[in-house]
Amino acid sequence: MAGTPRERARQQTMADITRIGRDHLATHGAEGLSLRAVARDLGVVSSAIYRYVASRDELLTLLVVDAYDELGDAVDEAVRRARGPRAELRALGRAVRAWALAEPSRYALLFGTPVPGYAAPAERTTVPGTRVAVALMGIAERAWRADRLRAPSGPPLPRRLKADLDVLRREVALDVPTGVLARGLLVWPSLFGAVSWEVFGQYGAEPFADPAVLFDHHLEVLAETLGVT
Amino acid sequence: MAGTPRERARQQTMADITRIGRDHLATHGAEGLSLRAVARDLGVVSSAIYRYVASRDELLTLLVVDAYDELGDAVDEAVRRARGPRAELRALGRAVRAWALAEPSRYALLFGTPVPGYAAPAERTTVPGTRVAVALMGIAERAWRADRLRAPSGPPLPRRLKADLDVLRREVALDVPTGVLARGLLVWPSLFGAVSWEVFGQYGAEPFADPAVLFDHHLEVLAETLGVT
DNA sequence: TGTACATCAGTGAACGCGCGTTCACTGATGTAC
DNA sequence: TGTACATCAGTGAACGCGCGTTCACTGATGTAC
Repeated sequence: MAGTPRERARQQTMADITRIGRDHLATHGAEGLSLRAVARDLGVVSSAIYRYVASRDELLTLLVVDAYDELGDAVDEAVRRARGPRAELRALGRAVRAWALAEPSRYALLFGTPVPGYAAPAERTTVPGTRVAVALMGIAERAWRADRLRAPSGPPLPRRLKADLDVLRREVALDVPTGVLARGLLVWPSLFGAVSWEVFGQYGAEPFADPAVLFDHHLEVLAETLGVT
Repeated sequence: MAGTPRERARQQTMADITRIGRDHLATHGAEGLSLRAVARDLGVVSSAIYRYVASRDELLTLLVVDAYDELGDAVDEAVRRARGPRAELRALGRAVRAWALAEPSRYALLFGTPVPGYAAPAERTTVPGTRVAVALMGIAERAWRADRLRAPSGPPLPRRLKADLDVLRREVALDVPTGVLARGLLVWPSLFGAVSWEVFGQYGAEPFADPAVLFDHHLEVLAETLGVT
């Protein structure tokens, strides 16, 4: 927080706007997010908000990046504390689930229905938006290097798919067999599918005494799918 | 379409409302769905719509049930045409993906972010809403009876989870080992996770020359997870 | 250290918009005798 | 077959609401000399 008093005040107001936007997201969802309401909570007349954000879409982008970063931080920290590939995967999965359950509306903003009429600008969201995938493939890569990753069995990769994946593997400089990358690209949405099922209530009303136990079991199965030991 | 002319006219109008609602869903998303707009397209004054639906929420319910049923029909038909458990699973997955890509907004209504402030009435949506899960477990059950389902290997079920699943297995009168039910409860959201990833653009911008090939590969891996041969 | 000017935050009014829902009503269609 | 009545579809006006965004403005804070 360096700079002149005016700069500091501005940064503070920006932080307030983000915080208030988060709260509105939590209570009214992405569609219900309105600049006027945020201005109201900020204690300022509705037009004043335009000193800070150019439009409603820009506020959305701010909140998207903010949410991706918070999730990414939580995941990275959890993985960092774990020892061994399987424990790392477990930590990653649990961190995603915990964050999603704690912040269902922000989770929905990132992984639910795209907001109609809003397209997140790729240059601002791609990097934070892929942090979990990067962390996941990082686990696989470290496991592979430590010889704790089984080579994938089962169906071989179709040639066209292998070509695509080889390109991707090179782009992200990933040191795992292509088949492992393919598995990772399934485990990634599968993990979020399981989390979404719980957060969005797709399992039905109160089906499990302790949903965390089911989720942990699913994580173990996903660990097998990925091949980490 | 029996009944008096008046009754037939009413049914026709209800069908028109559903169709128009579908179109609005497709173009504006669930949040953008408005009774006034539907009335406009129906060629009728805004208040007249209340002769047919009691509220905006009821229209949403109508569209939710309509969408679940169309998806359920597509899936059932696809599975019916397939021969053998693995082919059935492949058909189910492809049918879900095809419907989702053809009807992204209706897919989002069912499997994306819950609409804020709207709760689908369980008594009208539970049965159509579980048709895909029922179809999936039906595949597993037939495979099990035909001795074409491997018993799940890997991590054993925690006792508390097994108890929950045994209850569920009895409730739906399902003739498979509990471990298979657990696998099914992972494959189910995993399948939709993969579909959502594609429909909602989570893989990023144009990463694969042919996403169908990746999806098919994922289906084969999910077949392994479930254990069908 | 003081002054003139530029920058910036915030005000208040206004624009045009669409929404869900209610209400008293008109006129056409159906039904009972 | 005709008539009186009930049912129903649709009208048009109105309610109160919130929204995004623009614009000319006031007054405070910062900066250059």
